[in-house]
Amino acid sequence: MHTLAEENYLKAIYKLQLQAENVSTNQIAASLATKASSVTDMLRKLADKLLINYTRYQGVSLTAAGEKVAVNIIRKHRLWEYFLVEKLNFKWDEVHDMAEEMEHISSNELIDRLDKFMDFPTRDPHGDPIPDCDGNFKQNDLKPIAAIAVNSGGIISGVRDHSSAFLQYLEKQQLTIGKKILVKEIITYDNTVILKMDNNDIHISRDVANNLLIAI
Amino acid sequence: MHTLAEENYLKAIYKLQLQAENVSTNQIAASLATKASSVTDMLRKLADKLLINYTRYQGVSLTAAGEKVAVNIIRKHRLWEYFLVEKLNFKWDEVHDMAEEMEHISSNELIDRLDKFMDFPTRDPHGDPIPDCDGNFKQNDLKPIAAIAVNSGGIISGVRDHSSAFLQYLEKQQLTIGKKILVKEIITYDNTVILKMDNNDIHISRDVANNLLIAI
DNA sequence: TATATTTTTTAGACTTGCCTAAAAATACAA
DNA sequence: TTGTATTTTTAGGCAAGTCTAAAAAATATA
Ligand SMILES: [Mn+2]
Ligand SMILES: [Mn+2]
Ligand SMILES: [Mn+2]
Ligand SMILES: [Mn+2]
Repeated sequence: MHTLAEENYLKAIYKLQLQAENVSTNQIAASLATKASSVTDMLRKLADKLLINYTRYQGVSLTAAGEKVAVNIIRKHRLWEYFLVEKLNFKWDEVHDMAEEMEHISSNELIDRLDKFMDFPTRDPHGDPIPDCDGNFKQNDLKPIAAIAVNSGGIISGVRDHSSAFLQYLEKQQLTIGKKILVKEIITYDNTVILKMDNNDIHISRDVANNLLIAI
Repeated sequence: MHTLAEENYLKAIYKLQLQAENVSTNQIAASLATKASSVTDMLRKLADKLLINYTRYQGVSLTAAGEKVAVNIIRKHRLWEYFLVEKLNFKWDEVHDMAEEMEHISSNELIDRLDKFMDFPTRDPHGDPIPDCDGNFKQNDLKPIAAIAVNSGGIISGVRDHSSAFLQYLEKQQLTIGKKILVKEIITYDNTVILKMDNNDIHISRDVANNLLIAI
């Protein structure tokens, strides 16, 4: 149906659009670790196929058709990640690269059966919502720990950084999905956040507080 | 590691080598539905990478390295087929094309865990043996029904033709893996074979008898 | 507003994998 | 063994996707 490169571009544009309606050539280049000139080439192709709205120098946005493709790729990515963790016992920091390949397996029948086999999970191992077979899902309504007030708290429900290094760090601190935390204090000197979890105090840096999301 | 095209060529050469040591350019072209000139191009690349033994006009054979790659692809193909049938409830005639894509998922850790998850199956849905994680397996020692004598028989254990059409036909006649059959009579006029199975008589054509394999 | 900087696009080139057409090598047959 | 048919390779070209370098457009700054 679509090439691997096209699918990767559409997914990248989709994710960038969550931050701002209009996406720039350089943003796409950065997110795909490619060059702006390569992006321009691909944008012309995607526009020809009516998958994006594109006018020279004006940035791009997905059309309804393009968004549908992107959401389907994301559905596949997250379902495969769930499979790898729940059925094959991989850790949450090990699955992203494999899912990056598996999301391009074309059969929708296959992914729908996989969905059923796993009993229709709604969140992937990183807390991200899994679109259903019609592409419906609600975006996470989460806040970074850095954005909430002292003495408030919630349930750890997602991450903003999906890197292995970050996920492994969280694992070691036991700051995993589902844990209940409270912001006890914020050190004004360097913005270190002191959390209370299971009656222990945990110190996390500003960076970590920015990338760890809680449900409100 | 290797490109998708390279992997497909190596697998094709491997399968052709089961028939004869040396494989010709035209055989490869036919089996991949491509042109002889394209094959020649790829043979040079594979020879450069020491995956095949190749001298111009002399045909090719896999090196030990090439065979290892090919067997690994086949292992992945058959394990994914098993997964699709046993876990996702696809029928044996539906899984080949999906497995054709999935066999290129690169992670060996993934396939080894999948193998364990399914409790190390030894045969795929079509009766073909599944290589273990070291690439060891014994080739099927099966005979086409057309090659056995009247009043002998055995257990249906494999197919030579993997096409959807053939598999669906077998399904309809209930000529599936594991069934016990006896060759009752061979009509000399057109080589129709009359089988006895579950106390019923089943008439199959010469073509079918050639493509349906039994354990001896 | 004019100039400098940044962003984006164009121009031209490379690799992979494929094609057609023609040439070369091999195999077959009289 | 010599001519013909078949097989295989070479030559040249194309599409996808990438790159570098240079030009053009947009944006920021003085
Ligand atoms: Mn991921
Ligand atoms: Mn994820
Ligand atoms: Mn198959
Ligand atoms: Mn099979």
